Amino acid sequence: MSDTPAPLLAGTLDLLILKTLAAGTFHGYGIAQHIKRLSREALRIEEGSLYPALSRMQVKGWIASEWKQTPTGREARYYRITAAGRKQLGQEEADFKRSIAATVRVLKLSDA
Amino acid sequence: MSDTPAPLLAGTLDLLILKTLAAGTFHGYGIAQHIKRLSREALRIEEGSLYPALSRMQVKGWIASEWKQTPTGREARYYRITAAGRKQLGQEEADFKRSIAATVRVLKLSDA
DNA sequence: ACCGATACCTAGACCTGACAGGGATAGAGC
DNA sequence: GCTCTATCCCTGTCAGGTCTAGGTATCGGT
Repeated sequence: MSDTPAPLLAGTLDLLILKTLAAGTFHGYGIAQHIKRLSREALRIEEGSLYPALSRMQVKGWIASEWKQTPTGREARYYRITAAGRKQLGQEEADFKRSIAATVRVLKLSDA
Repeated sequence: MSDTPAPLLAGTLDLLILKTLAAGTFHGYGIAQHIKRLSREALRIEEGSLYPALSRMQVKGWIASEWKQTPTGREARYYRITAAGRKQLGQEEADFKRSIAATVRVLKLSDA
């Protein structure tokens, strides 16, 4: 009963995308597949969340894109992370870790 | 430089409130103080977020409230968790743990 | 000929939390 | 007596982010 995808923690989509792109270039669909695979199907990125997010992030200068051919010969928009994106990634990753640490701490101490 | 309150992870407010009330009855202001204290000032619950959340949760039947006197003789609305609230808490806590585990996993594997 | 997977995108609804206020009382310090 | 901080409650409005639900198109396999 536990193969239902866990809901994506709101606010972590940008982080997951940046982290993925820090490891290589992907097209949108590929990013979603990659995250799904690494999380063992636990996280599913909806396309209706993904593409608006990619668009936002491009406007902010964190990522850049260009059309290229996939290995199968189809056109797809490939994204890569920028220097500003890497900086942002560092920031968000640190914030995320602090936030979950603090939250987990509250949950734990409330048990006592 | 790290005493700036970390942003609250979206979606965790209900969870934090339920967990707090599972440990005892509190009034709204007290809930905020409690979470702030347990998190060592890392999490701050804004009143403009807290009271609407309490209202929502009461409508959903997860918590109940009544006016009582504080130890200092002032009137305050005290909240307690209901049976449905405990059930909800179990669900949300499990979801939360699964989500962060999956997210952390993606972050870690992307480093390799 | 069809269907599932690949690939892109938008519109609208929805929920949540933050900001910015407003109000009132108690206690401590001057 | 006065002021300031802390305690306590609440609402309106807004921005932000995600999901649902659609639409478009190509490709490979049956």
